[in-house]
Amino acid sequence: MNKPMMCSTISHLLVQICKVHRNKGNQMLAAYNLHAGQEHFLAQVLCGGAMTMNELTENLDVTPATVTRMAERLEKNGFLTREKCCADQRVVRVKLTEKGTEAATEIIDTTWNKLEQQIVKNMSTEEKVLLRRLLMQVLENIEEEE
Amino acid sequence: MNKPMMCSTISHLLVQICKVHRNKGNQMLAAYNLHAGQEHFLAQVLCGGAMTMNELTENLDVTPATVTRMAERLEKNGFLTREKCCADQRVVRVKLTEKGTEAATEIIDTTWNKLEQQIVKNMSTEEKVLLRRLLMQVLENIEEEE
DNA sequence: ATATAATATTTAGCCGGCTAAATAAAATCT
DNA sequence: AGATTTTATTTAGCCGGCTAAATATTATAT
Repeated sequence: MNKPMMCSTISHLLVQICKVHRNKGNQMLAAYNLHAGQEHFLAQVLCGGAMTMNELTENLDVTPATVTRMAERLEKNGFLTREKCCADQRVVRVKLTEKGTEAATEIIDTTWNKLEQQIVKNMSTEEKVLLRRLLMQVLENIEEEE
Repeated sequence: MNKPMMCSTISHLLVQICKVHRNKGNQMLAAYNLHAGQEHFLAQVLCGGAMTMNELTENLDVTPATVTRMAERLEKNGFLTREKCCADQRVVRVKLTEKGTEAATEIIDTTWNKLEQQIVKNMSTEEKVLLRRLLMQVLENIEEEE
């Protein structure tokens, strides 16, 4: 029986990192009653103002279905409101509430940066640059067709 | 209004990569009627023989609850069987069926390696080594307490 | 003007992942 | 031996992510 050492593959490392990263995010965001991923949603609306669902699916690189349900939950918890556009009755616009604006702003300034710094802790500037470059390359590689 | 460029953070890159990586995995595994993550489960049992739930949660770095449900589904689809241990009636042992063994073996040899190669496509040996080292460092950094 | 196609969202359902609480069986303490 | 604690799994419920199909509304073609 062959014992492939898949624990040492880059695939495995990436999956592992992503999982821990998400869990860390969840821990940090629990204080705001938010889950990892939702902070991204809020940040996007904070930057873009009243955005449409469509714009959100593009900017978040996520399925329309996912955006709909996230918006649903964030609205239910008072972070934002949804309303149909007058001009085109198909499109729905999302706006942050005060609570949403506060949360998003605070999270970007604290939680977000804290996590980002923890990731590259004790790396030299060169290493950081290199890491980013390599990761961007990885992203390109797996985004290609076939 | 400040516009934090969070799209260029390493956090964001990691999340993005992970998502695309998982989708790619799903596409590739669809042929076996499996989903990303399940192939890891099968591979683990293939290597370890009849494993207990507990061993699986440790080796897969996943919650007991997750293991239970994955095993449930994999059993339902005929990839493995579950049975209680004689000696200790608490522990449940998982075994691959023929179908499971075949699928796992094939996936490791093909899908798995293909994806792994695609990730580091057009990288020099040095870059690959460096990437792995940096990723391991990232993992260590975020795994630490506080 | 009416039928058809394109666009924007939603709905339903499946997955992996997590937490918290419930079970059940073995080990330990008194 | 009987009560208590520890260990192994399961159950219930919540999240983000996806696909496929359903709606509804606007744009286009005939």
